[in-house]
Parts: sequence; structure tokens; C-alpha cells
Amino acid sequence: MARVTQEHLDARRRQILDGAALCFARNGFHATSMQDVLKEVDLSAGAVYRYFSGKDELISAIVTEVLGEIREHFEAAARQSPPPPPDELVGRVMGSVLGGRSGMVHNGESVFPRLIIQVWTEVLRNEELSAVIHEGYSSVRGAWVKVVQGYQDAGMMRDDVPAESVARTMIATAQGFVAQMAIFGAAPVEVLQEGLRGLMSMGNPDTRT
Amino acid sequence: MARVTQEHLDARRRQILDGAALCFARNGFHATSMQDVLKEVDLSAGAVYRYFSGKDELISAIVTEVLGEIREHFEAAARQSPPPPPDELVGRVMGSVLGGRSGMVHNGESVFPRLIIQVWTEVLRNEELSAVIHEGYSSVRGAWVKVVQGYQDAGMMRDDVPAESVARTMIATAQGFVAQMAIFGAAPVEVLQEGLRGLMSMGNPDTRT
DNA sequence: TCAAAAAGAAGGATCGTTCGTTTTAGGTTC
DNA sequence: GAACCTAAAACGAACGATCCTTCTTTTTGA
Repeated sequence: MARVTQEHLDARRRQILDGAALCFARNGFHATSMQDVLKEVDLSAGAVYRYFSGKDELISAIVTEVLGEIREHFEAAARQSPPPPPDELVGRVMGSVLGGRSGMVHNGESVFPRLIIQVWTEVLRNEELSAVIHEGYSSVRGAWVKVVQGYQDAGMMRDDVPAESVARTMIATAQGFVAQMAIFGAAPVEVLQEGLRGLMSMGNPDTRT
Repeated sequence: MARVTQEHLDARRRQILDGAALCFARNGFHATSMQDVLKEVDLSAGAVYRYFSGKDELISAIVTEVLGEIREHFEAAARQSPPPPPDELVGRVMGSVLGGRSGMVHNGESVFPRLIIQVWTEVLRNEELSAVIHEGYSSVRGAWVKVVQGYQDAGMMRDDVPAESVARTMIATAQGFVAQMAIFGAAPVEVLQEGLRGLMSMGNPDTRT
């Protein structure tokens, strides 16, 4: 295929990214060989190396894309007006994160949770990717802090706890639920929402600061 | 050193496990070479292969040990009497999990959070280890469900949400906080506790089921 | 027809592991 | 108690396998 259209080139690149992401979600970045990826995308080495300079660039492209998607979903949820309560906020994020790559399924399970925890381990050993997730997280946290301050200003939440701590905790809830889905299999987002509503119903814990 | 004492053999095995765990926390299981481990523990290949039949067995031993420790910390916290509120419960788990391996530090950061998320990725590609984490999680969840039912029976929490959902959400909070510490660095456990107290103070969210 | 896309065999490097050798701790002998 | 002996612990060079990547050749589409 010579002198192909730009759409064809883009489609090839996406085909490689998707196939590689599937492999990486299954086996991790470094237990997956290039041969595994080549077999998955049904292309030769020469073809893949035309689109990516090497395995590292392929990994970086996937990690960056995943982090970008997640950041967007978190920030979109925080832009809701009026700011929804925590259970709805977290539920919306989880729904859009899991629904975003709805096509990517393996053994009946969404690939995304598995891919996300692989990404977490990869940012630990790559300064460039570490910077990406730091910046994204910082931005998301800022947006969610504002939502929490909205709760406090409206008298919906005690205001003697730092808004940042609450924002971090809500984000942690979503992250932990993703980890559970990756390890133990898919679960309805309602589980997480019910859990948050249960916690929210406990009332101001007396005089303990 | 021939005919050495059993204590020496045990110490050697532990030395290898700790050194390998440090390497794996830094770089992941499959981006860490045996040469890396040998250099870290300052032993030869022949020595290490006397204690472990191969890299896979070394990984399995570390993963199993980590999962066992975590399970014990979660179950010990649930055995508290009377059952503490969620913020104290989660705070106690985080404290003991992070304090347990207090000796293992790298660049001023506790190694354990990094090691834990590496473990999560490894159970995805090893059926044996998957069974271990499934069993441990099932047991922990059962213990925490009872605590939540205690909240509900005492009228501290609305009882129209499944206790299992709340238990899962509390566990997810701890898991997510571990992920945050691994990726973004250590943070006081108080952050997570404050966050939970903030959520708990929001009161019964009206008529939304 | 030809430039570009894809193919796929092969190279160089690194991996996990083995195995023949050396060193050592602790029991034995005088 | 000092010298010796021996089984085992540790060593480390080397092997085959596998990995990522390159590069020449073939195929393809405009």
C-alpha cells in the first residue's frame, strides 16, 4: 500500500495502539514482547516500526493517552453545574472512564482497569511519564477541591477539614475501585455510589477533630 | 560457610527477599533483571539459586508475603472492639501497613506502596497468585462487612445500602490512597482520615436511593 | 511506473539459568 | 587446642534462549 490516505495512516496507528494496549493490559508492559504485539495487531515488525520508533515510544504513547483520557473525565465531571454530591460525581467519572473505551474488551472484561494499574507502575520508572501524571493529577485535584469547597460553603459538609483532603479521598475512592475491578472483575458503579452514600449518612463524628 | 546455622540460612533468605523486593518496587518485576537483584543483595547467582529455584519463585514468594501482611493488617483492624468509625478503621490499617515494613525505605520514601501496586499487576498474569489475593480479599471483605453492619445496627449509618458496598468502598479508599502514595509520594494518614470525616459529615442525601 | 508501505529474516544485546570451581564453617582427630 | 577434613555454601564464567531492532527485499496503491 503505497501513497495511502492520511486516514489509512491514522487508522494503522490506532490499530497498533489498540492492539498493543490490549497486550499490555493482559501481561504488563515488560512481560509483553514486541512479537506478542506484532501477532496481536497482525503486522510485521517493519510496519510497526514505521509508526513508532520502538517499544518505549509505543508505551509512552499509550500511557500518555490513557492519562489524558482519565484527566479529561475527572475534569468534565467537576465542571458539572450545579456540582453534584460525591456519590454522583464519582459515579459519573467511573461511568465515563469505563464507557470511554467500551470497545476494548477481553474475556468479557473491560480492559481499561487493567491498563490503568499497569500505567501506574510505569510512571514509577519513567520521569517523563511521571511528570505527565503529576501535572494531570494536580489539575484534577484543583478542580475537585473547588467542588468540595462548594459543599462546605453551602453548609453541606463540615468546613473544619481541608478541602484538599476530601478531594484526595474522593479521588482515592475512584482509584481504589478501579484497582478492585482490575483484580476482581467488573462491578456495577452503583456499588461504589451506595458505599459513598452509606459513608455520607454517618453524620458529623462528634468532637473528634 | 558450610554447615551454617538455621538462623544464618533464614537471614540469607530474608536478605534476598528484601533486596529483591526493593528492586521490584523500584522497577517492577519484569523490568528488573536477576543481575539487578544479585547486585542489590551482593550475592552471586549460585547463592541466590540455592534459596530460590528461579525468578518466578522469588516473585511468588514476595507477592504472597506482601498479600499476607496486608490481609493481616486489614483483619486486625476489623477485630478492634468496639468497632471504630470508618476514619479510624482506615487510618489504623494504613498506619500499620506503612509501619510494618518501616525498615524498607528508598530515597526517603517507603517502598511498600510501590511494591503493592506492582503486586496488583502481577496477580493479573499468575493464576496461583490470583487465587491468593481473591481468597484474602474475600476474607477481609467479610470482616469489614460485619463492622459496617455494626454501624447500621447501631443507627450510625443508613441501613438501606448494602453493607458490602460500603465495605468495598472503604477498602477502595485505602487502596486508592496507597496508589497515590506510590505515585505522588508519602502523605500523612491524617489526609485520608480528614477526607473520610468530611464525607461522613454530609448527612443523609435526602430521597435519592 | 514508482514511491511508499509492509514484510520477515537476521544481528547484536541481554536475559535467566546452569554447573564446574573455590571458599568456608564447623566437626573430628591427635 | 591446633591442624585437618569435609560437606555445603558461594562464586562467576558461560550457555542457550529470547528480546528489540535493523535492513534488505517484496508488495501495493495511486
